[in-house]
Amino acid sequence: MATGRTHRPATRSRGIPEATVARLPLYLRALTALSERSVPTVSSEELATAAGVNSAKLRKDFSYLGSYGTRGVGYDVEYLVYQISRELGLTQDWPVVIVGIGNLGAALANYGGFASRGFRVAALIDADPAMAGKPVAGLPVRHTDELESIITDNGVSIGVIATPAGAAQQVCDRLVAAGVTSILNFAPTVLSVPEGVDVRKVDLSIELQILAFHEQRKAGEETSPAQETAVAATAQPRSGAGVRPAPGGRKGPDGDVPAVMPA
Amino acid sequence: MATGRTHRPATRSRGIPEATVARLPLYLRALTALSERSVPTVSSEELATAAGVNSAKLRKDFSYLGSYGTRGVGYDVEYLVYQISRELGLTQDWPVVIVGIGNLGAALANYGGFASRGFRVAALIDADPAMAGKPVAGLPVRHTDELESIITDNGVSIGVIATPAGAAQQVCDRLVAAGVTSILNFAPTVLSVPEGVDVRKVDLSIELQILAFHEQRKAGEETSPAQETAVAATAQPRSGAGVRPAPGGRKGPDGDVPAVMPA
DNA sequence: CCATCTTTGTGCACGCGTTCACAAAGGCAT
DNA sequence: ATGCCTTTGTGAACGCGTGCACAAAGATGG
Repeated sequence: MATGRTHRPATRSRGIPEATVARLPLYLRALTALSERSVPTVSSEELATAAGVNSAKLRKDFSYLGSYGTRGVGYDVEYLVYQISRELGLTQDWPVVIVGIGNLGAALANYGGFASRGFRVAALIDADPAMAGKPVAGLPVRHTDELESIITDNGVSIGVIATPAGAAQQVCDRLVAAGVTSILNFAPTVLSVPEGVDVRKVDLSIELQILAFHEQRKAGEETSPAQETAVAATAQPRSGAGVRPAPGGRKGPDGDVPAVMPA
Repeated sequence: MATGRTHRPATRSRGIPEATVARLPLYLRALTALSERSVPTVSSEELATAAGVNSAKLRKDFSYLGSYGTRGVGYDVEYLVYQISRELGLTQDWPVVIVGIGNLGAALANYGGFASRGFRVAALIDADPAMAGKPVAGLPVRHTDELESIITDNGVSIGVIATPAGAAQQVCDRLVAAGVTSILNFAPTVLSVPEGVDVRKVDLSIELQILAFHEQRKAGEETSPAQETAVAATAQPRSGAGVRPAPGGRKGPDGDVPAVMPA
């Protein structure tokens, strides 16, 4: 999923490759866990395993940030945590607004991973007047009318859209007009935004459909497209392809195309 | 490529690139919308715009499925809907289980995009005995003890994990042992699975961090290096609040409301 | 039946991302 | 110091995905 869009070739002169940026949070999480266990240093091999990636890839990723490792020893956990946090911009506080407080919006509002990672829910916004004032996750829901003032008053630059598909573009337009320049879209719609605004999209339906594709392939390799619900417990994966040396007989997810993408 | 081990360059005539597979649901959605408006045919240019991609890319994607278009005219909407649905395996019914009925799990259970796209929630499972029997989205929550029997009885091959990070691997192991071969993971953890099991992961925290990275770069392009203090280890707030999403806020007709978020 | 116009299908080139493999660098024991 | 061992950092090769540009295919009108 390259930046294949109305955007610059993503080759920012000072730029870290998009693929690397997408993995930094993964490393950060693994490092944070090590930090809490007071582990002083970690090798690329260990950290790579913890993050579920290849060690060579990890080293190359870190090489874009600078030379923070010590040969023969590994990486200093605390130092690396700081460097990555700084690189991702997590050393500052990012106020975000969540628009659309339905089941999903409420779930997002209750998500604990916000505060611990530099994000703060500035406000919850919903179009339903009946929701106004109602407390969700400790915050009173504000009505859509206040959207613009909330954005400007709090200096919000990141917005999360969790509305039905039909309302997404309209909400998006208002967010952008009010000054938001980064949007995380949960609505199953293609959003149009002006130049300079980043959009990432998360779509459950698409994820499931991709899984279904692979599942179908696994389940019925020779079977006709008839209905088949019974799943053999011992699915025999075709052995045609060369077997990759899997550590411990298990494989961590070594690659993945997120359902999110720049727009 | 949530499918790590699927290295099979161009062996099969069935070898559809992962990147293409990931876009098929996008095309399908756009086509479905056209179908509902009774549009008979559509050109690659129009469809590409609707799906938010490049027309050349779209044509190339379709070329992997076969030649379903008519030169000088375009593609037959209905026929293409069927072909893509079949390719994705959506012409059959996929029972799925959702494990971990917290805020997120409940949101997923209420997600309307399931049924309309070939998926059916076979059961909601939670480890909390207090939740057992409680209706969520019209289904009674089942206790974890029943996990194995539910999987086998319903022939479930796709599982959704919406538990806290700490429980994810254990749940994953049990799902796999019971016969599940595709997992959609919302917990912020790297899951280890045996060969042949597909895992896709959705992580809100990571998405936001990626946005923050770009946001920081946009903001700090002309601004002087802002003030910042090194934040050592971040305290991880354990989710304790028992606030749950209002069950009354049911979504409309069949509008999709995607959902996503790590525990 | 032929000319013209539209749109598909794809060969080709380019660039990003991944992986290999190894020299350089640093620690540590002797 | 010196030599050995470990691990980083990276040059280079390779493969995948993207986008261009155009010839082929089919519709349409005269």
